[in-house]
Amino acid sequence: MAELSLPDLDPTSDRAVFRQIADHIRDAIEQGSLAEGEKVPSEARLMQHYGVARMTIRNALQVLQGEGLTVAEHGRGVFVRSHPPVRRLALDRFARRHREQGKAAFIAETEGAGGRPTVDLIKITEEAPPASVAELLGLTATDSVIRRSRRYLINGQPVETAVSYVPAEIARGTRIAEPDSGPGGIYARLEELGHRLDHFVEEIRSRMPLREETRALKLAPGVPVFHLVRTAYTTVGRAVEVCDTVMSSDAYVLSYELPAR
Amino acid sequence: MAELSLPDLDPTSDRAVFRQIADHIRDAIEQGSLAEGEKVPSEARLMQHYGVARMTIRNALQVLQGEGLTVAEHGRGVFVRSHPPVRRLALDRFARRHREQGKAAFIAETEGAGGRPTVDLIKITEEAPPASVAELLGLTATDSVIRRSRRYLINGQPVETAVSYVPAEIARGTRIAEPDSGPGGIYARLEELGHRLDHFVEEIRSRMPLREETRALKLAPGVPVFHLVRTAYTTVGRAVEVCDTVMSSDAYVLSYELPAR
DNA sequence: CTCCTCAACTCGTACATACATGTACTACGG
DNA sequence: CCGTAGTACATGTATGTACGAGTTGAGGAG
Repeated sequence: MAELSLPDLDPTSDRAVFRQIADHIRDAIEQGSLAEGEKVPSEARLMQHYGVARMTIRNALQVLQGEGLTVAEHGRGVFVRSHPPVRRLALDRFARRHREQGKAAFIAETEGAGGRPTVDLIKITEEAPPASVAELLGLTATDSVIRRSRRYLINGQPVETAVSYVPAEIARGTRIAEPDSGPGGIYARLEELGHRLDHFVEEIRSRMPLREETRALKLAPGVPVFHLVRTAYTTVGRAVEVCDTVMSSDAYVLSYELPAR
Repeated sequence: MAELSLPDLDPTSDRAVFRQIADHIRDAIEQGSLAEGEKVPSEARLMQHYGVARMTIRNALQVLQGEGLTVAEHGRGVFVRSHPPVRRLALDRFARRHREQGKAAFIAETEGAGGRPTVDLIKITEEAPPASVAELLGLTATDSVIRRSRRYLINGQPVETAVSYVPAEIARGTRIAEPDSGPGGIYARLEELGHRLDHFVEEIRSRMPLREETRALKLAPGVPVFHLVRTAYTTVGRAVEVCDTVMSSDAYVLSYELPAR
């Protein structure tokens, strides 16, 4: 393998040395001279090449890691981050026809794309809803909800955590309050209970992950998350479920349709 | 002002010292003992409190900055990041009734929320479309497009950059190819030209900003961006515009509606 | 041939030091 | 009264050193 060639420092530049070095490596990545998954020259080699201290090199590498361009692996080296295949979430992903085939949205989609879907860490409790959820569901502080939290994985890799809230008045004693909510998922159960779903409203935020989220989703440093809150409304305009999900942003592309009228 | 009280280090812990320190400060922020905009104790004070070297303190602060929790200001100190008021992008934001009032989507929305909208850095060129855009518009490599790029600001703060592509065949010689596209924006012009808009499809990604984006949007470190690609379709199913926009993710919440059918 | 040990190389953590550069306030001179 | 120089303090950049800890592969023992 040919050795990666990097430019020399520009001593006339005002730009800090570690930034210049970061620029060089970034350019190499963007131009493809450093391909995905490839190893960035070691700190020792970069020190030698540029004739600077190790901290300067580490600062440069830190910049790139913060930009999500590289990941460091202890004892192995620094590598150009490779991006997993993205999942495209289409706007018909909660269409009734999918539920009627007995598949929950996630399972149907993942199998359709040839992946092996699993769900773990399922936890069900009955408790008072957080304020924001209570408001969306039109509940008061004294009402309680069934809270279903779980984690979704594709081929063993965690990609999404989700927490659903359904008014306890609706879900208590039904399969919604059990770990296996049955074919078609909880939306199918809600419809069986007479809550005919009309539409969902999704609110999307993007931010850096909290520490627990980094752990639960095994996120690389420098990867933001989508934070998506979906509320399910019935044909009579009642909110019957709020689903709060956090997704690794480099595993997803979200797709929506807007009316022009 | 009462001095912020931070715990001592746990010498029995396996956790690296700088991580423990980062944890302490993060906890203080999350519990509100350090409010938004408040100053984090200086590096010198933290060194004294914990009895560690400056590099250890700086590593801790770097962790928090990477999480988007703090910002450092040269010569002033490190501050808990304050979040700007968010703009909620609703699903009717491109409704025809807005255009008919002679306002482009951005202007109408911002004024509605009491902000002072401006647009700058308008640049218009005619060129060959990028491959992804050509595909969305159903063009070949030999076709050309009118490219309108601009930046949107609210109260002087940049919040979004956008690049629109319209087939040159449609836009050449019209007001779409001029800096001021007229009342109602380019969507109003497209409809006047007989391209009746039916719906838009938006694809949403989230990622860390590129260097130019950090500059153009004056982004704080640790803030990801939304990358949104919107394609406008007419009632006859033709794609007549692709708009590629990058938004500071902490200035926006996106909202969409999904059918349940 | 297989397994294990060990050396070499990698990044991680932490120390100490020095000077540069930006900010804010004070004190002095006009 | 105003402006400016100075000073204290803040973070930014860079050097050098030391040791810890994970990974890898070569080479020797069995």
